[in-house]
Amino acid sequence: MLHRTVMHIDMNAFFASVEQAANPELSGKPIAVVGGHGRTVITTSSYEARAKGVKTGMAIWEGKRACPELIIVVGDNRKYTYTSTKINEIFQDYTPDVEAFSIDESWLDVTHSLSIFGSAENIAYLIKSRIKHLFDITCSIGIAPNKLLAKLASDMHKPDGLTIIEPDNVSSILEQMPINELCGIGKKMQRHLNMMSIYTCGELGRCDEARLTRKFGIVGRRLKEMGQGKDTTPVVPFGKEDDVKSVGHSSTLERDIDDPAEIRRFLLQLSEMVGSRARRYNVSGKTIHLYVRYADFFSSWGKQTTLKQYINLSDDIYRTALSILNTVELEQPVRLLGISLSNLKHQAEQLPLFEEERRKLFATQAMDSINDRFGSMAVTFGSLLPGKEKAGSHVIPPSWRPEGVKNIDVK
DNA sequence: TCTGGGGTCCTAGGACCC
DNA sequence: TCTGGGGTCCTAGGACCC
Repeated sequence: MLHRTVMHIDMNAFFASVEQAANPELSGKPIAVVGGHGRTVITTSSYEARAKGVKTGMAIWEGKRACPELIIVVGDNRKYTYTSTKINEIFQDYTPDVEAFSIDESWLDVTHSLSIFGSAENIAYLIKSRIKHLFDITCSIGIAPNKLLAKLASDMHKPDGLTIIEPDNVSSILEQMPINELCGIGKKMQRHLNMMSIYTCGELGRCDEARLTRKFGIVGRRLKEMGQGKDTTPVVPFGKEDDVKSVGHSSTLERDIDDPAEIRRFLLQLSEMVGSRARRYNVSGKTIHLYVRYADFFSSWGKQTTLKQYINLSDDIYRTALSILNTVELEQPVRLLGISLSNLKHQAEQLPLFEEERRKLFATQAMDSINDRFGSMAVTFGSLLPGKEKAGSHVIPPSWRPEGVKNIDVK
């Protein structure tokens, strides 16, 4: 069989680029996009800011220390989701096989489009120019025989790069490539491999498989393949992905709290966010996981419980999370609380038998639809109103997918 | 006056059933 | 009564990605 041609497209400094395109006063300047107020970190910074040493994950004050003229911009989800959706629509003009890896990265399998558009390189230039023209954003594109290598390639030239890895060049490119450049090899794995005197992909690819499986188990074999640039995972197009497996929300409080009533109020708020999203996805779950991080940042715990029945009503989630919390003696004030719902199943849409249950469901649906239109916490339970804390996450998580991408999705 | 949030996958050990 | 093994479900925790 002929080899595949896979493209990986990575929007450069996506959130920051969108903000700069939307506001000319920001263009050419060092800016950092942050997720709301309070205790937050830099989500993305412009290339001007990166040149001064500003990095993703820095606290605002750290960013300002590195670059005093840094402009802080509070992120606006809707701008990014809108732009990302439009960009993914552009990709669809060149192949139906488009997989969104995150809000700013997609893979395209263009194997069957080459005869129509001439070459992958040509498709890349067309895509680049359309995105630049419509949104004033640049992207880096990698073209290779598989997803692993395409992603590696898109990382090789930034910003606005185009890198092609031909099948014949794979081994020469990988020979000196540090292993941590591969998607899937993080800090810990790198350290383990380094201790085995493996530093480059070339070395990893030549390593004795048994030696790798002894150390890493089932992952060992995959590691060797990665070192050789082998990857057979398909580009999974929109609508064909696996169902979502968990729905969760967590949030760092604006200040550490130890008042039980405040903690409960926050828990209710999180339950409402998890529940409303689960209901929009039309899933319910029977495992509830509660996560607590203490004031010292380093100590934390998580506890989960599995129920006999599936739930997705905020109130049920809240009660379950609270019962978990009640089994624990808190050791410190709380910095972060999180709830997630897993063990999910699709919920058949059916009306409850009893009037009271039906009313509860209708009220819930009405609230969901308002939240959908006006933002996640526009309407909520009365007991939340006196609270000062806000649990709303202001920045779209990277796991976000364009509209209609997941099997389970809104509408 | 530090250090976000949303996911997936994998492993290990224990309970329980056949 | 004693023995082993497989399978499934559960909890807890870690690594990785954006």
